Formats: sequence, C-alpha cells, structure tokens
Amino acid sequence: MADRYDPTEIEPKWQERWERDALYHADDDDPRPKWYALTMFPYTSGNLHIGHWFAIAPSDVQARFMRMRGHNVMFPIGFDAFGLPAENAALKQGIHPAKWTWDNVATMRGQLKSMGASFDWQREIVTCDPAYYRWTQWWFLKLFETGLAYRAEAPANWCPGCQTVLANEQVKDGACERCGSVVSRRSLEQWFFRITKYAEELLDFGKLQWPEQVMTMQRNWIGRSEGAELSFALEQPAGETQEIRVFTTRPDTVYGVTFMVVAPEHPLVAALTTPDHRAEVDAYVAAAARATEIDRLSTEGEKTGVFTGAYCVNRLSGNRVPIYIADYVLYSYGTGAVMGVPAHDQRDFEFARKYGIPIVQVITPVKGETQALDAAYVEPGSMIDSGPFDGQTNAEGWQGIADKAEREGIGRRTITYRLRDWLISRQRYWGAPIPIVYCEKDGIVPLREDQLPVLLPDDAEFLPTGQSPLALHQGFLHTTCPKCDGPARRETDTMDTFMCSNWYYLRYVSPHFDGGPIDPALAPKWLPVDQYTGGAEHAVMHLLYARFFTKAARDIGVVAIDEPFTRLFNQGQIMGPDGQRMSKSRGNVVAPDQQVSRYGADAFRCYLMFLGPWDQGGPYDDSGFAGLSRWLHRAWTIATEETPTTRDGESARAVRSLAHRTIQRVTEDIEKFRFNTMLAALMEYTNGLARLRDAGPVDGAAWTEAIESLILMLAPAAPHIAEELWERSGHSYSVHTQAWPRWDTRYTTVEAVTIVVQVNGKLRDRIQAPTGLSEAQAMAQAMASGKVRPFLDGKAVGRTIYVPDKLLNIVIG
RNA sequence: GCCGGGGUGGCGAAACGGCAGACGCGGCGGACUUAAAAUCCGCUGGGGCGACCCGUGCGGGUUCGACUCCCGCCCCCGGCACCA
Repeated sequence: MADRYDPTEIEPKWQERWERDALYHADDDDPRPKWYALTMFPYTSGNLHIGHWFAIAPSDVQARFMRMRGHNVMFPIGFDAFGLPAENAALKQGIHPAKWTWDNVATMRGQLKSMGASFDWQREIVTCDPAYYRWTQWWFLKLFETGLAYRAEAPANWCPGCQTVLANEQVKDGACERCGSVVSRRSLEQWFFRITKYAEELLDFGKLQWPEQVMTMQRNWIGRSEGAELSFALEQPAGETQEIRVFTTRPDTVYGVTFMVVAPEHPLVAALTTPDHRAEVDAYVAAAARATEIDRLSTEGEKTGVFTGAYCVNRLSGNRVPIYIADYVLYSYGTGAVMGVPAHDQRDFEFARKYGIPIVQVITPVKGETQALDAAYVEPGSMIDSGPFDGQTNAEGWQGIADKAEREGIGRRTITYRLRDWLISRQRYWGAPIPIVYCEKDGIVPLREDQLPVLLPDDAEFLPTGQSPLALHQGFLHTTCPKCDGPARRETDTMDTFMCSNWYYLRYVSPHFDGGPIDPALAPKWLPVDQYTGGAEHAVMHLLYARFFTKAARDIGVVAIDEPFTRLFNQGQIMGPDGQRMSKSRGNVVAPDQQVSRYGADAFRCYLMFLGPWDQGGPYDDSGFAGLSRWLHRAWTIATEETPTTRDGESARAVRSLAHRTIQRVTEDIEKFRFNTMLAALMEYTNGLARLRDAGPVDGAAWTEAIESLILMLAPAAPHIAEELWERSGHSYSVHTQAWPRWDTRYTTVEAVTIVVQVNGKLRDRIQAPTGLSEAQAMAQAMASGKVRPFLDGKAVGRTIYVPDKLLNIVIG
C-alpha cells in the first residue's frame, strides 16, 4: 500500500486495460442521455506537439466529467489526412504521400494513446482512406445534383509555391497562408460550392452557444450590406447593353454622383471604351491583370484609374457623368461597378481629387448650406441639391430615392454579401478526386454512385508543373462516359481538404456504415455535436464551411439538424518558449514525449491545464512542471498512507466541509472550462486534508469519504493515477464509470465567518463571528476593537454599510 | 483604420462592486542527511524599527467602497482591411 507513485509503471498498464475493455466505447443502444463531445481532429503532420496536448487534454477532461455525470458520451478521434504537406514531402524526400501520411497516422495514434484520453478508438476515421473519401465524393455528387456545386471560369488566387489555387480564406495579406509565396491571379475553370445561397441563414446564430468573437468574425466575413442596385443609362450603347448597374449602400447620395467607375475586369470595358482612349485603357487593364495582390496592397490609398471616353446619364438627376475604370473597384463584389460620389465616400473623394473631377455635396450637417470639404462627409445630415428631396434627412432621402427608383424601374433595393462562393478545386494529387468526367458528347457528367470511390492512382509522378499530377497520369485521365460509354476525360483536380473536415463529425456517428455517409438510424441519436472544442484559427474557414455543409446536408435530406456544433469553446494558442508561434522552421516546437515518459501523462495533462485560463494560451514554459509532479505525489501519499482515525463529530464536520466545498468548486470549474482553478481547488484540498491529518486523528468515516472524493475528482484530469488509487483503495474497476461526487449544502454552508471592518473603505480589522451576526452586534464588536477605535476617535460616525457575514464599513465625517 | 481579447508580485496566475495577489513556480530560512539530491516545515508585493503608508498600464469619473462599472488615452496579441 505504501508503494511510491510511479507513472511510468501505472500509465501503460491502465491504457492497455482500458483499450482491452473498450472502456470508452460509446454504445449506440445505451439509454442514458447522449453527449457528443468533439475535439478538432489533428492534421497528420508527423508528431504530436504540446499544442495538441493543450487542445485535447482539457477536452478529454470535460468528456470524462460528462461521462461521470451520467451521460452516454461519445468522444471520437481521427485524422485529417489529405493536404499539401504530404505532397511536399513526396517532392522533397521522395516518399509517397500515402506512405508519409499513414506512417504519421501510426506515430500519432500511438502518441494520442499515450495521453490517456477517453477516445472511442472504434470510431477512428482517416480522411485519406478510400472508405472515407468515397463518401466525400458522394457528397460532391449530391451537391452537384442539387445545384450547390457548379463549374465556372473565374480569376483564382494562384500560389506559385504550392502550384495550386487557394480559397480567399487561405490568402493572408496577398500571400499564401501556407508557404508565404506572393499570390497572383489566374483565370481558370474551377469548381465552386454555392455557400452564398446560405449567406442569410449563416448569419443566424440563434441556436448556438458560441464565443461572441467567433460569431462576430463570421458575421464580418459574410459581410451583409443593405443597399440598392441602380441603373445608369449609357450615352452610347456598348454592344447590346444600354446601361451600367451599380450597387450602393448610399442611394441617398445619388444626386452627388459626378463619375462612374467600372472594375478593369468588367466585361463591358472593351465595348465602352472609345477609340481615342483604347490604348490607355488596354494598358491599364493589362497591368491590373498582371498585378498581384501585393502590388495592389502596396499602393493602398493611392487610387489609380483611366477615363474610358464614355459617358452615362444619372437617371435621377439627369446629369451626364464620365465613366472611368479603376482597380479600387472589385469585379467580384456587387455589380463590379460603382457610382462615384466624392463628397460622401472617402475613396471616391481621393479619386476625384486626383483626376480633377467635380465634388458635389448633397448631404450637409447645417441645413441648406454647403461646406468646404477636405474629406468625404459621411455623417448623417440633411439633403441639398437633390431635387425633390431637398430638406429631408438623408435617412428619409435614402428611402425616398429607393422608392422612386423602384417606381420608375431604374433600380431596386437589394442585399449584397461580401461572402463569395467557395472555390474547392485544387490542382494537386493528395486530395479526394472530384467524381466528374468530361465527355465530348455529354459534356460535364457526374459519376454514378456505384462507381465510387474514384481511387487515387498510387503511381502518379510528382512534378512541379502547376497541374495536378493526376493530369499527367494517362491511366487515370482516360475513362468512359457513364452516360454514353464513349471516351471521356476525368476531372483531374482534387477537392480542398476543408471538404474532408466539413463532414467528419457526421461520419463518427457510424464510421463503418456501408450504405451511405451516415447511418440514418443513428444520425438522430447522436447529432448534433454537443460540445466542440478547437483553435480560434478555424473561426471563419472550417467552422463556416461546416455550418454551410450541414445546412446543405439537411436540404439534401441526409440529416435533420440545422447546425453541426451546439456549443463551441476556443482554446488559446500555446506558443514556443520564445513567444512565437511554434513551427518547424523557427525550431521552437516543443515535443511532450520526453516529459511524458519521465513524469507521466497525468502530470503533463495537469501542467498544461494549470498554466492559465484555457482560452488564453501563451508561451510555453516548463519551469513550473515540477510543482504538478510534486502535487500528484502528495495526492498519492495522502490517499495511500495509513492515517490514524477516530470517531469524532467535530473532525467529521471539518473534513466534510472541506470535501464538499471542494466538490462544488471543482464541479463548477469544469463546467465553465476553468481547468486552472479546478486544479488549484484540488491542490488546496490535498493541502487542507494534510493539515487536518497532521492536527491529530481524523474521523474515520469522513476521511474515507474524503479520500474517495479526491480520487473521483482526480479522475478526469489525471485518469491513470485515479484508476490506480481507486483500485488500491479497494474499489471495483473502473473509477471512470463511477458517478461524479455531489456536494451537500449542509456541509458547504459555513458557521463562522470573518467580517471585515473598514473605516471609510479602508481595512482596519477583522472580526471572527458566527454567521448571521446583526449589524448592531457587528458594530458593537467593531467599536470594541483597539484597531478600529483610533480611527473613530473624536469623529462623528456618519453612516454604516453592513454586508451580513462579510463586511462592515463605518463612514466618518 | 475597423472589430475582438488582454495589461495585476521576480514568473504563470486568482479575485459575485466588499480582506488584492488564492494556487503553483522561483527565492530565502529551517528540519532530515557525513554531504548533496529528494522530501517536509516556515517566510516571501514595495517602503518603514514600528503604528502605518503605497500599490492591479495611464488620466479622469460614479460609489460608503473599484482589478471589477463609465469616459478618454497608451501598449501587446489575434482577426479583417479599397466590399461601394
């Protein structure tokens, strides 16, 4: 019984036992209320680092806690296994991406098991497994069938480093988020998912308990703008077209339009341009097409553009205005054209100044007067020089002009989103192939479901050509058309890996189901995810895509939920000891393996949780590690050593009071993800128990209960030591299937309190008293205090503030 | 520029508007030891011999009382950034 705590011995022992018994397997038929806990699955980068532990361990603590609270908990794990690093390894080291990935899976699976997390390994999925990506492809077919997947030519973000296109979300400051290369634009035929169809619904977070921060980031990303689309008549028709349509959020400023601006990529540009401006316009358009995002950013603030020679007519004011092209207008937003109102839009103001275009003020802070403007006036005001709208507030004018435009058929109210459709084509090998063929006769043809999966050939060549290696693989490329059996060419792009992580939480429900992506009988049993945890870096990409996908899956009829993740918690990011983001190139990655093999997984789990609030993260520093290891040793000692006992009501009361107050604190802390203070409470508990023990014999029954509670409360955070202590104290296996201890308010209410005595808000003395002391009694005691009286001498007591059992504040004049 | 989050001992951090610094690290002192490590006990925000005084990024305010609420700044971290 008095053996030393030796984590290297007990941890592997219990891990094997738990695995053998499938202790954490979630039974589909268990009648207890379900709890689907999920931590973001790791990418198969090669090794688990402390960031993974920091993310996963607390998530496991909560899953274990919910299990002990009587839930049927499913806590699955898997691997996000497709992606560029595998292919880069192939290029650099000559290892096949599949081998690289599966080797990493094997390593990381072992590392994950060494954490002692309560994962249900029977539900493991690996996204590059054909048994999984078969269904990723199936989803694509369904999205295609329902019109949510479409092919279009579009200027794409091209990363020359990765030799592929990137989604808008993957471009940071004009550079590739992954490799840092400067992103250029390239026009390509690409596959898109129609996420914009769900823009409005994605703005509804009503059913979600998510961090405000993430919801805000998604709202901003979606970027809803209410405004109007207005038509301007072309003076000379441009081909078939008689008008230019613009989107504006400020129809109230329409009388102040002094020019029009069209994006360089706008299809009308060529037809608009007059012969004498042709050369200049062509040069500008060509330069804009060449310009990278970085070039554009480097000239931020500096507006450039050229006059097309064409004019149009403002149908509301009747004014004739020149048409420019300028690259500050984005082709991909709104209609790709804007009305220039220099007096009331800062960008237009700068442009007009630079090119000597008139500035006409139509909204003014002082009724009926114009001001000299040295910047655009964007505040509310009253209308001026706006025909029939003069004198109205601009808010009235906004509605009035929109009404008039709608009445006269020259415009309509509309809502525009910043969100773009999601470009999912990647010119890469290591991803799920898009299950489409191109037939000379039938055009774009989806494969039949029974033709899935489209397998990746294992003998592709990896060359940095800018095309998918699949495009060079003749055996893969040539196939037959599912419709006409004639010769056809396969789509050689693969899907963005975010498509794989779009639906993995659905697959966990029935990972081995063969008749579809998810067993329809089990979907309602487990979905949605009750608690999702992961890094905030996924706030707009993964989390937004997954929400979109769930809604699409619902409309396809596969699931009945509107949202995938009911509750979300973002842990902070753990940085390298240098305070920088951990990365291999910086050489500041800290691997946990050494610490774990020396001090144990329990100590490491606890240490990471003890560092600070989970949502904060921060630089990693192992100087405090010893403290956690020491504490576990102390906990072991207090739970195992012979303790002299007696029967004593007062001792029982003291022990139970401490135990029950701790149970309350620990319970509330876990519920609120406050793992650092949870551990602090447990440390105070062991310290307190030791003090009671050292003070003399303790009540035997209360002590036994207290030790039992200690072990149960250790179980989520330190599962191995808890299991060992549970067995050694004569209980039956397993501590992890026990009920979480409950606190009894009879023991948590204290009988004696310390009342703080203040004079004018400054602490002067403390009174020990039974609870429920009246103000008069407290006052009497305070007046008797030698520490308080000197501050009252000779002064009139004004009023007193008494907070029962807490504080007495005497205010003197 | 805009939107979040954060600035508290030597360090990581606690603190329903009510004793600032719980818990832990580190440090100092002591016990045990031939000695060291490990372990255990005590002290540890700054100033002052002391009674006390000063202290939560800075400046104001509300309040009997402010780390906490309000107003105005500074710094750090994250996100967005010509979205009409």
